[in-house]
Amino acid sequence: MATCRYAPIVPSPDPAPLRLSVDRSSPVPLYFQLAQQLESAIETGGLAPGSLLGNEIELAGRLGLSRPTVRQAIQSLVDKGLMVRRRGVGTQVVHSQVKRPLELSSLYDDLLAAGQRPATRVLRNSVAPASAQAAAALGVPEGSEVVVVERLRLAHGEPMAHLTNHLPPDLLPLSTADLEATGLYRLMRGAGITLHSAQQTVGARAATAEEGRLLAEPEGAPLLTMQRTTYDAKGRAVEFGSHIYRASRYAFEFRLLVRT
Amino acid sequence: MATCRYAPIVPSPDPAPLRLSVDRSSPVPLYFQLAQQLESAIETGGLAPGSLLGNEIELAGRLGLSRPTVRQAIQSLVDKGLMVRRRGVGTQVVHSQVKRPLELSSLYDDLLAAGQRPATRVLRNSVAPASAQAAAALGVPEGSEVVVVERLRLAHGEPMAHLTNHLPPDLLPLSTADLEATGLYRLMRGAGITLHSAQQTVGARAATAEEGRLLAEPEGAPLLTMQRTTYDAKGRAVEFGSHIYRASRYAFEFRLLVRT
DNA sequence: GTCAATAGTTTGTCCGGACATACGGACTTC
DNA sequence: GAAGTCCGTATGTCCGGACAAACTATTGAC
Repeated sequence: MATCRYAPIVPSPDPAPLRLSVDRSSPVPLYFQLAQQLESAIETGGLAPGSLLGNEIELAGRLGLSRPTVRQAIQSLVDKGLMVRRRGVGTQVVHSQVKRPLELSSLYDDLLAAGQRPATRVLRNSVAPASAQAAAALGVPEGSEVVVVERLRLAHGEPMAHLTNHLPPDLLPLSTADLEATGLYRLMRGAGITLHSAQQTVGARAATAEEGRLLAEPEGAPLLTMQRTTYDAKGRAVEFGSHIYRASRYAFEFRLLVRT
Repeated sequence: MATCRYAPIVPSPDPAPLRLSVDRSSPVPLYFQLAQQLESAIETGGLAPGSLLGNEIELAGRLGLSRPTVRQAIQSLVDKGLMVRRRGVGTQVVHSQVKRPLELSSLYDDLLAAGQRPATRVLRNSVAPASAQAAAALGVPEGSEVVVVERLRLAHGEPMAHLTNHLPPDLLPLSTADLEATGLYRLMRGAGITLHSAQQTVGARAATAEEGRLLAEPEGAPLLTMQRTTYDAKGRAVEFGSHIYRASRYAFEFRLLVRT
């Protein structure tokens, strides 16, 4: 019968021909240097998908490092989902078609990376009493003053999305000129705010007449909606956004890693 | 003037009254025991948000553990986004309203967790030639045979989503009875398949007449669409799904952590 | 009174070793 | 020929220590 087994065994034709080295005089941590080299080796194909990485002890000896340091480097790649370790077997490269896990990025940067020539039209940049929803997300009293920014995001001159953001007052100064020149997250990072995590809700609904007019879609057209609350390293909510995207032009793409 | 600083200093009124202990006779790793206790202390409020965890060396001494072990426990919580460490300052609990980061779960389990009494109607469970899209996602030749499963997911008797899944042949036997009793991911895990990561695309579009009939929505109603390719630990694609959800009944909620 | 140098605290990085545990293959046995 | 057993190998866990770097707060000088 000879039923074809599913990806039976990878003989690992390449024992370990890749050249690794670390620079002890560099301020960059050794484990990080090694992790970067391994990652680039995976990206360029120097480390074939499915191939086994030599065992940790031998690798450590070859590089003049201790095993904990080598483990720390490998662990960081495992956490990124690039490698898998199995006890008694070894560490091997995951062969995935996945590009890179999307990070917490702004629509502006996403469009820029896609070569889409983004532009922004600021419709509103003012201080107003917080709505119930915005107040709850930001953890401030309802009706207290927050910064409200409303923007229309364009790509190649065509509207892509309508973005409404609420920020705590006194977080950072936001000039309309800055907002038209770059993304909000970039401005926040530039102001010394370290973005840490975000809670997102993605849904869909039909466009109202007003929304349709803004986005050049007919009334009732399907829209992709996203609400996002962003937190900094201390857990403070630094931004709450309520956005709508033209479903005909935009979709969210992201990657999920299973926590082990 | 006394301009109110934004969250100036947290005096940490509670030095360390929480009771921690480890059981060295347990097969559960020590760092994991400690991490679990800290996590539950955070959840129950025993560790207040923003409070400082005592320094690592003192904590290690108090528990009779070494510093690397304590660090490993704390690091796992930092990776989960529950804590933040700052050199020269200490480790503190992030105060976020966030419940828990969504894992790679099936709609069935999500509904079950929400107390929604899910049900499944299997519309199709057969072997068919792979479409171009499914073949590309699964990494098999176009037109080769794959398992195709089509299901309607109900909650409280009302349709919620229409799920179409493509799986490699010979991956696992799928009986219609099993599919109606539980979720696909649960069946795969039960068959010894370790789910590792998934690539997802979420968008929206208007319902066709046929889709509207299945989901009890009018033609043209907004639908949330998701396409997901799931990979196992070795990087094999084990499932490709193309799903549509009633936007009026369902939204995706997830959390993003910034990789540092 | 304001600013700079300094001391102390805490995490970050790194080392070398030890034993436990799981996996896979080879061998033996039935 | 098929099942169970043993053993080598590689990662998992844990220890104890050392120095470096970053942050805070105090002290000192101008």
